[in-house]
Amino acid sequence: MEKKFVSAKDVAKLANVSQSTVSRVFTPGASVSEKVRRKVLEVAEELNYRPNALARGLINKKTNIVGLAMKDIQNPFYHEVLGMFSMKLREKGYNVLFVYTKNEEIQQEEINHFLEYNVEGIIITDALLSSNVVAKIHDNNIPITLFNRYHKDIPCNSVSSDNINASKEIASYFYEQGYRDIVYITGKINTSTNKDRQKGFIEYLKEKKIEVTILEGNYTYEKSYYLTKKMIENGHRPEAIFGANDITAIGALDALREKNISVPEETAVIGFDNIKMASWPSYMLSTWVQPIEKMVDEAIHLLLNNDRVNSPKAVKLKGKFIHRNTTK
Amino acid sequence: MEKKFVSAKDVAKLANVSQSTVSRVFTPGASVSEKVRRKVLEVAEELNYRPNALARGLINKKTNIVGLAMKDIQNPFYHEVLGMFSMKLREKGYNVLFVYTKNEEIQQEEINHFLEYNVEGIIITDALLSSNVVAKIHDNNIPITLFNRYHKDIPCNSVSSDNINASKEIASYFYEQGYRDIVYITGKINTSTNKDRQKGFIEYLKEKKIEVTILEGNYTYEKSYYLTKKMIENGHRPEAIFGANDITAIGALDALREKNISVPEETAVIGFDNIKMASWPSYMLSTWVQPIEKMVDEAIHLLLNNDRVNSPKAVKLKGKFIHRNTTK
DNA sequence: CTGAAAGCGCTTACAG
DNA sequence: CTGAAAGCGCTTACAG
Repeated sequence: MEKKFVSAKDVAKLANVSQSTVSRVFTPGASVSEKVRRKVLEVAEELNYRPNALARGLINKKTNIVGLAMKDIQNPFYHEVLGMFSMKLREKGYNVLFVYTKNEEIQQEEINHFLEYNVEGIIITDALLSSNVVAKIHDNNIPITLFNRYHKDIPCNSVSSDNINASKEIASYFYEQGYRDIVYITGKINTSTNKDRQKGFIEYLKEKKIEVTILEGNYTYEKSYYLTKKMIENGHRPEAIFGANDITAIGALDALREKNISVPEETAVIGFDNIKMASWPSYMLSTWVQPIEKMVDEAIHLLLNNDRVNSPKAVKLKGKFIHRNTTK
Repeated sequence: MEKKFVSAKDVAKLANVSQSTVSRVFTPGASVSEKVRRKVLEVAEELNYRPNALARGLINKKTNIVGLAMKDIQNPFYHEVLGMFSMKLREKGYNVLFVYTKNEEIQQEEINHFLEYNVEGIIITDALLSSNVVAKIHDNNIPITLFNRYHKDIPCNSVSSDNINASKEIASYFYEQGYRDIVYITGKINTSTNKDRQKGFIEYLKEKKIEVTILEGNYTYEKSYYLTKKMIENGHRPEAIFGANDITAIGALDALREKNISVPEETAVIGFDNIKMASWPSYMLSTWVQPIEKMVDEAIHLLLNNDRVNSPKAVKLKGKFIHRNTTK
């Protein structure tokens, strides 16, 4: 099936100007007389002409495309993040080339297309890249920003919450409440988010001579639910539980509920992320608010403005605790 | 900042062949001697060369890009759908240009970029287009497929569940159980999904002389939760509730739980979608399974193979009921 | 099988 | 302010 595109040449002919002039009309800042501009715009409208972004990208080496790779996960947090990126990038005139991946570490072939389309930057959310993949991308002079992840051996920009201090504050809150039997349900143990949350939490309490019980989860509801249930069945009813993210905390909450343990009276629960579900009336989960909007803004800013490849920056933003019904 | 791309010319020089030959090596089916092919591939690898997709798209009028627009909604169902589309399209060599939208009816400007990048097709999920926007897109000979929505006045392909028959089956199930006091909590009332689910459900029961109580929701948890709670506080404790989607059913479920109404003994609940949450141990929601994978396959097939603009098809696929703990 | 050349739809010096 | 021309990185008839 033959496609027929309306090109600048067609518009030029009908408007009695050169093709260059048509191009200028659609190039912000180029000088065209007001009269000619109006005429061209009129004809363009009539013909339903729109400059071909591919041709433009070819010339300008400016495609206005950003690649975004996101890991398959049940956490709605990333859904909100994706929406935010799409809206914010659009406001700035960028388009999102999207890839869903199943791997914790993004594979070269999954983002080869990003390179072929000459994206102007790559955002990786909830996943990592091996450093030689990073090197290849940087060879092409394409900046990368990791969102909500970082890794000391991977030389690219990153934006995340200040997880260590956040979890210290949570630990401190529990401590002030007088809790001494405290549980941390981990996320995926090899992720930077989990490592930092765990670290801050445990370290703070260690200083207070409190040893935290660690339950190894994986950021899913199911795992957390079963871990909590089993713990209770084994006779352990902690005074407080910190879940590595909201989904984890909610899994614990449901297990407690099923075992008729009253929250927050017998056991207090705190999550992390502040996903929409956390404020559902049946949960009203106390949690740590990640400043999504700021994080996204910062990620985009870094990606588009930071002196690309050479001096990666790791930005950490502060969130805040929000008290709902699962803490006293 | 100057970007330096490796082009076919660079490879050609180093491999001692013409640029045309390099191109042929990367064009499936073009004839190149095995010896030359190996040589070129070797040099390409060394230089980290990759054909420029923009230039290719410009020549071929084949960009391998599909535009996907999705409405901002809290329903995780669409998250799963998005992932499925991304994976399936990638398998077929297509890339996804993604746009998040807040509007029930997609605006022209939100998808202008799709046109500028010459996408080969557009998928609209959980939203609609006005028919004159459709006309403009079809003028460019770009096919559209609506996913999980359709509208008789909008001449484009669509893929959805057979919602009418699905909800008839659900109605029939309730009827067979002997329930006579039955509630339907609607989704957004102007969506085709809701209209059909409501229609099938009510019609079936009307034939049996049963009048269904309609609660007007909007596909959100919160709305459904409050509606159900209020209903109970008003003294109405139905025998069965059908929620227009899982989120809706879960909202109702939580309200029932809070009011200490036992499910399914006093009130049975059925949802629609079979999102991951429906199988969480605390819900174990009985629901209607939408055959996501088949729906996505079919949507892609229609988009890429159906005789474009002229004869739009509306495909409806059958799902199945899955019995969990919220029905007897 | 392979190379030279035209052309896809643009942008942008260069003249005028 | 405007046009003719070169060129972005490719593909693909056309010859050989």
